[in-house]
Parts: sequence; structure tokens; C-alpha cells
Amino acid sequence: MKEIENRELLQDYLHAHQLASVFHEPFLSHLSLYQFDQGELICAQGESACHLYVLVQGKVKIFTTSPEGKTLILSFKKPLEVIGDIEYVRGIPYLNSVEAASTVLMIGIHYRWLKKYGTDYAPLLQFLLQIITHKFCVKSNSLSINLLYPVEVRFARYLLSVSIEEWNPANKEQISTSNLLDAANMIGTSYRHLNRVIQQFCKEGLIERANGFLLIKDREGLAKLASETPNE
Amino acid sequence: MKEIENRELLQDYLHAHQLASVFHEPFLSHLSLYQFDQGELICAQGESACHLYVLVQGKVKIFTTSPEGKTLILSFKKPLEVIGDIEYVRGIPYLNSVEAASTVLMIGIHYRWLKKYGTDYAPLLQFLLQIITHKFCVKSNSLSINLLYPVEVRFARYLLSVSIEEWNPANKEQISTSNLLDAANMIGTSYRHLNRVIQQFCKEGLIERANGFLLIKDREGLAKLASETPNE
DNA sequence: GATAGGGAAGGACATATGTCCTCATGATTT
DNA sequence: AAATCATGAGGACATATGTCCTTCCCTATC
Repeated sequence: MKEIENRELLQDYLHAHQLASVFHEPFLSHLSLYQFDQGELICAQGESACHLYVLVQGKVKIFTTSPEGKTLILSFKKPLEVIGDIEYVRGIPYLNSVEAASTVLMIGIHYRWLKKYGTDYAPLLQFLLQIITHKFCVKSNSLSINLLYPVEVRFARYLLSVSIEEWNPANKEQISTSNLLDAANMIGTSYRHLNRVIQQFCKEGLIERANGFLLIKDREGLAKLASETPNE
Repeated sequence: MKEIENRELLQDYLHAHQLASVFHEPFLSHLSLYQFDQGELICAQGESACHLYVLVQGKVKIFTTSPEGKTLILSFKKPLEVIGDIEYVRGIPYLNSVEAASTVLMIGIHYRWLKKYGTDYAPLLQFLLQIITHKFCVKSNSLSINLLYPVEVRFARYLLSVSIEEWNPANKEQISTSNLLDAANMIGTSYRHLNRVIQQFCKEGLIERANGFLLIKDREGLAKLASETPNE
């Protein structure tokens, strides 16, 4: 992590994400812009939390580790996203670990200033409510789906969501298989089983496997598999 | 549902749960006290939401129904609990269905008044933040556990939590089996499989089955099974 | 070019879980 | 009391998923 001392850039991000009203004047001098390199740990589950981070650039991976050491990836997040919001409200250690999945820029502020200038400041509270309820909805949905549907359906959903994210003219519909372990951890299954499902999808002509990539052949078919399940 | 026209009782509940500062003067005349009978539906998933309810007495069952008609019980809640909070913040239809699991008393208020008098009222916003972050933590925990642990562990946790709730001098450690289907839906498994696990627990001397009840024989053992998993 | 090492894919087997159906038991009706 | 019914428990089998290990291919190193 390193701090980027560039007030102007920080301001740009604040405005780009309509955060100017959320972080009003008293906060401004206590905001910092931080950069994290890919793979760097931003915060670790169980550590005491003292900074609220706003993800303004890049992608982060959120995961939890069980006492036995199993890793469960909860999500990948892109801007606008907030880290440490729930921990701030409840005054608890970090619930999950967060790692930079690309080079990442975050705006950070120490809880002490949030408390001092934000406890009664409605725009900040409303912002937190919006962010947190959104997180809740996503998680709630995710819980239901994971309990109600088999890996097959969950993976179809995963493929669709990832392929849209990674979509760009160059590598359209390609998904690197180097992240398959991530994918498995994300839908709560084993790497082995995920491979089985991939095999099955290939047989059914839904996807194709080619030197390190998954290629989506039949987006419709995948969508149908995942269909019953509303997004978000 | 019927309205209980008893301002005094309503005030009592407000104070009992330290809600006096949350629902300040402008709200008061718009608060109502409602009673729901056991089994009555309080709100239905997908319906448009317009009332915030505060559960002050009794127990409710929160569940979701998948498009195929599968039911997943998300939780049983006791006071103090709020229904419709997330829906209020996000302006969305009810995420889940809520049913009275006993005779239930709720304080209700129409969103219109919350908006009118509460959008900038910090104590209300802070209250919502506390309630919603708590919900989030519970759900987050529940998601991790369900993805990381087998039914056996989940059921052990369920037994412990329910037995504490239902605990009273008369029927200590007894759990009615009439709710086994509920229990199964709660931990996201089938009734059949739950029975298998019960059988196994019996063999291991953890619990005992007796005319319509489950009897916890070895609370320690159950706790050990569920141990790695932090509560809440 | 040969070899070792690493990672990805898949085989074999065990376990967990779901579905459907049968059976027993006790309550209810006739 | 006999017949019927509802309900809970459990058997049989199929499917989903996990674990461990092997195989194969690519690459780095000598």
C-alpha cells in the first residue's frame, strides 16, 4: 500500500462517484488516496478495523477463511464499493479478508473522523444505508441460491456474471481457467467437482474448453439453466 | 391482523425496547400497534412494501420461496426485530415472507411518515444501521456456514440454538419433532436427510428420540460438532 | 535434447444428499 | 371393533459432491 498524494485526483474520484455530499467539508482533510498492488492484502479477517475504504478504481476479492483453513470467496467487487462500513457501524473486527485483484485505488478515512463528524450527518448515514442494504440484498440472494440450487446452476450464474464483467472486444466470452480454483471457492465447491461440471457443460455444448480458457458457446442455454434465479 | 388501540401499551413497548428516541415526536401519532395470530401472514415476498414493522412481542418465521415452489426458512426472529427496513431503504418489494410463529405484536408505521420525518433524522438512521448491519452479520455467517459445512454441523447448531430458545423448566432440552420439516427447510436440506442425521446423532448418543420430541443428551458433544463455527 | 518440476485435468472411490416409496402407528370415522 | 386416514420414520436407489491420487502436458533448467 502506498499513499497517493494527489488531492486533485482524490477530488476527481469523489465527484465521479457522487460522493461530494457524503464526505462533506470536515472530512476532506482526513481523506487519503491509497494504492494497492495486485495480490496485496487490504484487510484481514479478524483484525481490528479502523479505516473505512471506498473502492474507486480496480477490483477486489472478498473472502473468508474458516477455522480449518478452508477459503470461501464471497465476491469480487468493483467501484463503487465500501470496505469496513459494517465494521464501523458495529465496532467489530473485519468480518472478511479483502485482497486487491488488480491494481486498486481506494479512498480511506479513519473511523475516528467518521465518528467525530459523521455520527449525526444524515448524508453519510444515508449513504451507508444504501451501501449496506445493497450488500445485504446481494448476500441474501446468494444464500438462498446456494442453499436451493446445485453447483451446476451456481456455476452457470457465475459464468454469466464473470463473462459480462470480463467482456471486452478483444477476448469476448473467454474466461481464463487460471481462476477456476477461485471460481470453485466462490460457489462453495471443490475444484474437482467444478471440473466435472465443466466437462458436463462441454458435452452439452454450453461452453468449450480451449488452452487455458473457457469459451461460452451457448449463452442462452446457460441463462436458461440459471434462469429461475433472479439477479441481485 | 387487528389493530390494538392502546396508546399506553404502545408507549410501554417503545420504552421497553429503548425506541423512544428513534421514533421521535412527529412519528408518534402515526405509529400503530398490530396483533397477528399464529400462522397469519404478515407480509408476502414480492408484494410492494409500505409499512415498517417493529416486532415487540412473539416470534416470527422468515422464509423465502423459490420460483419452483421450494421453501427455505431463513430464520425465526424474536424482539427486537424490524421487518421492512431494507425494503424501505431501497424502495423495493418484500424480499421474503414473514409469518407469525406465535401471537405477535408489532408496531407499524407507514413509509410515508418515515420519509417525511425520518430521512434526515439521525437517530432513526442510526437505528436502521444497527438493525441492518446486525442482520447482515447473521446472514453472512449463515452463508459461510452453509457453504462450508455439511448438514450434520448445521443441524447441531440448529439444535443448540433452538433448545436454548425453547428452554424452560418444564420441557428442558426437549424439541418438538413436529417442526422437523421447518428445521430441514431452515438448514436447506430435505426432511429425509434430516432424519438420517437424527438417526446418526441418536446412535452417537448426542440426542434421543421420544414420542414426538428430541431430547438433547449431550450438549457438549453437539457444541463440539458445531464448535468451529462462531455464533452470530 | 533430457530431465525434473509444476499445474491442470481427470479417474476411482467414498460420502453426502435427494427422491420416491413403503411401513408402522395412532387418531378418526363408520 | 373394523375401516380409513394422516403422519412420521425409514428403506432403496439415484445423484451430487468431496478426497485422494494419477496422468499428461508445458516449461524451466542443465
